[in-house]
Order: sequence, then structure tokens, then C-alpha cells
Amino acid sequence: MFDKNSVLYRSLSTKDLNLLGRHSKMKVLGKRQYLCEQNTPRDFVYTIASGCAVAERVSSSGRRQVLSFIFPGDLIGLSEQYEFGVKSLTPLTAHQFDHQKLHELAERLPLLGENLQDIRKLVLSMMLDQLYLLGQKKALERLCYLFMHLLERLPNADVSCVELPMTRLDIADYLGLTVETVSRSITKLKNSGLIDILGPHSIAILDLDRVNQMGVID
Amino acid sequence: MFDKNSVLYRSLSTKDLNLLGRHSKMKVLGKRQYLCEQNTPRDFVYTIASGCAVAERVSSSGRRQVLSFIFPGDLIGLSEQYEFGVKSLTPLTAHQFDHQKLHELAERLPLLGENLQDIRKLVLSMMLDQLYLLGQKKALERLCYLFMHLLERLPNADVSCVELPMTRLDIADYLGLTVETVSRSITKLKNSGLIDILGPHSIAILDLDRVNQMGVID
DNA sequence: CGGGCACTTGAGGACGTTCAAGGAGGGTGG
DNA sequence: CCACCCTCCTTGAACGTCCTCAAGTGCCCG
Repeated sequence: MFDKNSVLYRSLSTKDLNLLGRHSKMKVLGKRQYLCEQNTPRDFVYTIASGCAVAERVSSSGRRQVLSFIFPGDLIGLSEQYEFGVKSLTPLTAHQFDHQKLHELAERLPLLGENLQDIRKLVLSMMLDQLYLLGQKKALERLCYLFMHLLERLPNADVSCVELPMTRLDIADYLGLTVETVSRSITKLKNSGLIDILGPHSIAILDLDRVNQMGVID
Repeated sequence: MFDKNSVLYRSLSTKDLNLLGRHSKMKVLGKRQYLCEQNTPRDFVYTIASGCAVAERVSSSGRRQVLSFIFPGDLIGLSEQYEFGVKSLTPLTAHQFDHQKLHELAERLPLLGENLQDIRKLVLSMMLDQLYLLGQKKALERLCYLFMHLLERLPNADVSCVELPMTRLDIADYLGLTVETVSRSITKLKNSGLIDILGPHSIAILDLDRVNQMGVID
């Protein structure tokens, strides 16, 4: 039932997983629907079972920063309040937990508590990477970072075909660029022979070394 | 002994503070010295008693992202490994705790544990702000954000005089800009009458409303 | 007093944005 | 099933912001 790749469920016994299952509810969303909305009190915690989503922060002036793309296994809702909205990119299924219950369970199942801690560390580490990305890297480098990131995180991605479940606008708002710059940069990467464009929503990575080198954050 | 403004010590009884004090050691640093270095295993947790510091991440290519400016009361070292270096900007004093001991104490003192959780939330929230800042805001807006931030956080700051304990390069690396852009933007803010430059390391905020409006993140 | 570092300012250029237009795909209703 | 529309993507041209390179000034510290 639960995705073994999820950090939340890692190392848990079948018994523990069943216990978790009894406290979870399945939530199903269509395309471009909100799993949770910005600035609302957190009621539930979710783990993504299938599909992709985006965590976004929209200011009153209308500008939007995409904080993260979200994939199967990921956990949503660790902070007290939803400081950002989460919107599905594809049809999506998620396991819904009452956050109070989950923390009670974490007290009883030390492994679960550890997993929650690990998730917090992962989130922190990813955010540090993104800060470096936005502060220091150029448009082409940012895109290479994204492609490597997607290659790692998308369930069915491989070098010969990386699906892009998000729009150019989502990418732009994630990388701190405009749609046009994203589009032009992708074209430029293709013309340089680093990637191939298989369709508007899928690319192939032709020169993994160079894409990786341009994208890495160390 | 301990700064009451620090979130870590908030609400703690004198008895609890004394208990903490018995497990802490004073650490004293000069200017521009490392409290902890990037990519070294975390051995200690620190709270800043006096002085300012900067949390920075330097990549192998030499580019540097300043993650945060650090002020009295702030806590350093919650993550497993130092994912960033912390360097003093001014002479600095800090309370040093063994991180193992601190977490044991947090088990025994629920208030302390809560404070640690609150700090994690604050850090997360500040990082989200900074992501928005770097992804969406322009140079002038970033500077206004910094000034408002310093006004809130610096112990002795008020509208008529905000000290800047960091160099232009620190500011540039924090805001994802170059030294020259920072310098020019400060001049531009002065020429627009939003601020006054009292010296290379102190400014006055003349039009608080507009500076705030340009800097806010919502 | 000298040297070095930090800060400022200028000129020119690169990178990214804005504005505008055109095309391609997908979904809906006739 | 086709026509239409809408959204998304791409491309071009002009512009603006920020960066790079370079020079000059001021200040702190030895």
C-alpha cells in the first residue's frame, strides 16, 4: 500500500505500516487542484502516493515563487501553518493523516519519529541548495540543476527521456526567471548539444557530464 | 547570564537556566573568525551572546552564498552536519553546548524542547522569505528588505541609525548581487530620499513606509 | 607615513526581461 | 468529426537591469 521509497515509511515493519494505514485516508485530486492552500491553518499531513505537485508562494503583489516540485513519497505539512500552497500538476493521489495522530504515532514508533527528523533535514538541505541556486547561478545552470534534479526524483526518468510534468511558467517561477528566458535557455541547451527536446514536455540528456557539471551545487 | 531575548531561553525558569549554564562554556572570537566550518561534523551547538556573524556557503568554484546574518540570541548548529560555515563579523561571544547534552536536557525540560521546535520553525520561515527574495525581488527591493530586517534584529538599531556590521561583499553575497550593484543601489536609495548614508557602515531610514513597502515579503 | 582593503563611480557589455506576434496542441461545443 | 478557442510554448526586437572591468578615493592598521 505505502510507497517504500518514501522516507516516511522507510525501515518500518509491515505491522507498523498497517497501523499507519488505519489512520490514513486516501485523497484524490485532478489536475491543477489545491491539496492545501497558502496561509490556512494546517489540518492534515499528506504523503504523495502518485502524481506530481508544486509548492508555491504567491505574494499580494501577484509575484509567485515556486518553492519545490513534489513527487511520490514526499511529505507535505510538517510546519505549523501552511506557509505555501500545494497544487497538483497531474492527477494525484495522497495519503492523508491527521497531524496530531501522526505525531502521537511517532512517539510510539521511534523509527517513524526518526524518519520525520530525517525529512526535516532533507527539506533543510534542499532549501539551502535552492538558496545557492537562486543567489549565485545563471539561467543555463539553473535549468541544468532542474534537469538533474528531475532525473533523480522522477519515478520513470532516465537519461534518454525526462518528462517535465510542469509548465514553463512553473519552471520559471521555480528558477526565478521568466517564461521566455526558460524557453530560450532550453533551446540554447539543445543547440549546444547538451540535451534534446523530445516534445514540449520531455527532454533527453545527451551530455550527462556537462549537464551535471553545470547544474551541481557543492 | 543568558539573553532573555533568545528564543532558546524563552520562558525558562531561573533554575532551568542555571542547569543549562552548568552545561555551557563561553566561547570568544575576534573579527572574521570561524565559529564553525563548512562540511565538518557538528560537534557543538552555539547561542550568540554578543556580536554578529554570517552563515555562508562556499562552493568549490569559489562562489559564495550568504545564508543568513546572525545576531545575539540566535542558535547555530541544529542540523546534523554544518552545512555552512559561520564566521564572526565583529568580536563575538557565544555559549557553547554539547549538542547531545542539549537534546538530553530538552527531554527533561519540555519548555526547552518547545523552544527548539520554535527555532526550527523560525529558521524555515526565514528561509522561505529568502527564497522569495532571491527569486522574485529586484536589487532595490532586496536592499530594503535587508534594512528592515536589520532594523528588527539588531539590538541597538532604530530608524535614525542602522549599523551595518557586514561589508558590501557580505551584503552582495546575501542578496545575490555584486558589490558594485549593492553600492550603487544604496546610493540610489539615498538619492531618492528613502535613506540617508551616515557612514560606510551606518544608514538612517528616512521614509520607513516606503522602505518597508519595497522590502516586504508577503 | 605607507600600504592594503573596502567602498564608490564610470563606461561598456552581457544577460535577462518586456512587449509583441505567431504557432502548436488540447479540449469543448456545435 | 471538425471548427474554434484557449492556453502554452517559441521566437524576435528593444529595452533595462545587473555585471564586468577599471580607476579613483578614503580609511584603518601597521
